[in-house]
Formats: sequence, C-alpha cells, structure tokens
Amino acid sequence: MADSLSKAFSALADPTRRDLVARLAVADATVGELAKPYDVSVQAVSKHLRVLEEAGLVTKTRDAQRRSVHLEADVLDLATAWLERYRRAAEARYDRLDAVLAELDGGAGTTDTAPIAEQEGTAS
Amino acid sequence: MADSLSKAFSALADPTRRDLVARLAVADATVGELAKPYDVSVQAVSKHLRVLEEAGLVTKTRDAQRRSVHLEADVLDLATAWLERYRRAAEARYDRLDAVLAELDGGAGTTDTAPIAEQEGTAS
DNA sequence: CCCGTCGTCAACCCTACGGTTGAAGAAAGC
DNA sequence: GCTTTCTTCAACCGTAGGGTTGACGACGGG
Repeated sequence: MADSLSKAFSALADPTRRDLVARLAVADATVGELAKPYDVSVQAVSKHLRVLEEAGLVTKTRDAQRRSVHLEADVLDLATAWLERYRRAAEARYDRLDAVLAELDGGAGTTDTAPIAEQEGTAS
Repeated sequence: MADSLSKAFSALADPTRRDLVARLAVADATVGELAKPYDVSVQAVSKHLRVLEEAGLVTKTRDAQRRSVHLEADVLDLATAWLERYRRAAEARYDRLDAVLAELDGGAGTTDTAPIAEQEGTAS
C-alpha cells in the first residue's frame, strides 16, 4: 500500500490515535481499557488500533480473549529521524540567512550546501 | 479546524509533500520549480503547497508574479518534540522490560514511572 | 453447557483528500 | 494595450478515512 513513513505519519495525524500512543507509552493495555475514555464505540477504537498496528506503531498479543496492545519504538524512531533531519536543515538555513542571500543574489550558487534532499526509498 | 499537530502529521503523510519539504530544506523555490519534477499538474502541486502552508510548514512570499516558498522550522520542531517524547518512553519501557514485569505482577505499581501521557492541548 | 465478555468483521453513511480540466487574476515584456 | 507567464480558484470525480449499528467468533466463569 503506502510506504512506512506515510503510514506512520498518517496514523499519527489523528488526535485519538496520538492519545492512544501517549497512553501506551506509559503502559500496555487491552482494547477495552483503551476504549473506555473516549465517547466513541469500541469498534471505532479497534479500527484505530488496527491503523496503528499496520503502521507498525503497536503490536497486539492475545492474552486469553483480551488483546494486550504494546507500543513499538522502531517506527517512532524512523519518523523522528526523518523529521529531525529536515528540521535541522531548516534551522541551519534560517540561522545562516540563506533566504536573504538568495534574494539579493538571484538564487545562483550562493553556498556549497551538500545535496540534502534524497529519494524516499533510500531510507535505510 | 484541526490542531497544529494533526495538520502537521497529516501534511507529512503524503510522499509528494514530504519530498517538497526535503527539497525546500535545501533551498527556497518557486511553485513552478517545485512542480517540475512531478508528473502531476501544477495545480495539484499548488494544492500540496497550500496544505503545507496551512500546517505552518512553509510560507510563501510574493516575488513579482512568482511565489517563493520557504520552509519553516517551527512546526517541524513541534512534531519532532512530540515524537521524541514518546519514542523515548517506548524505548525506555522496552529496555526495562516493563511489559514482562507487568505481565508477571498483574500491572500493579511496578515502577516509579512519572505520568508521561498528557493532554493534547497542553503542548507549549 | 450455556451465558456473558472481549474483540473483530461487515455493511453502510458522510466527509475529506488527491487528482483532473477549465478559467480567471496578477504582473512582466513586447 | 495586448500577450505571455506564473499561480490560484472553481467544479467535478473516485477513493480512502472515521464514524455508526448489527452480527459473529473466541474464551472464561458460573
């Protein structure tokens, strides 16, 4: 379907799902426990958890008829790495006032900035 | 409409928009320049840029009839901070094997973990 | 064994999203 | 002034997303 990063960001775009992640960061929990605080149906929460699972953000282990939901760090790591990379680049450019230089110069080769942008697929 | 974090993650969920961010991390560019590499219409790219703009990830300044698009670091910062926070919590829990302890103990106060989960709106 | 609980599957509704084409607005160039 | 270039607005189309309700599968407890 979509790449890992797209699924991760898409999953985290929903406030309910972000809240689920925040709560799972504290401790594992069952679907029922997780669903309680929200005023939506259990099925809706189950769907949210499936989205998080398909994004690789959580895993479920069957504990009797309950499912224990566990937060996984790997995809959070991946997303953090992506953001951190371009965040740094944006801040560096801001600090160096490259925008102003480019405006004055006309956009020619003002700096020797290395090619930071890369293809999506090349992420390790 | 939606909160800042939702708009940011939602904007970054699209591969084309992530690529735009990656390219804008290197240098500012006009809409036309940004649209060139993709095989979609310029209008589609313009829409993508509007999404990024409404998420606060980029700003546009009118330079004659061209619009210069500039990457902003602030929202990237916000999203990074959110991810980093729960990433750390997830990794810490993984390292300390809290899941196993909780399973054996029944979930009672096994650790002195501070209340990490917070409300969405409290982000600075 | 039957019942109650936990969770998911399935079908459906409505809105949002990414794409298209066509037209319009704004500014430089001739 | 008229045309050309750059960008956005508007209307439309198909699909994916989040919600609902209803029914079903899998277990543990009486």
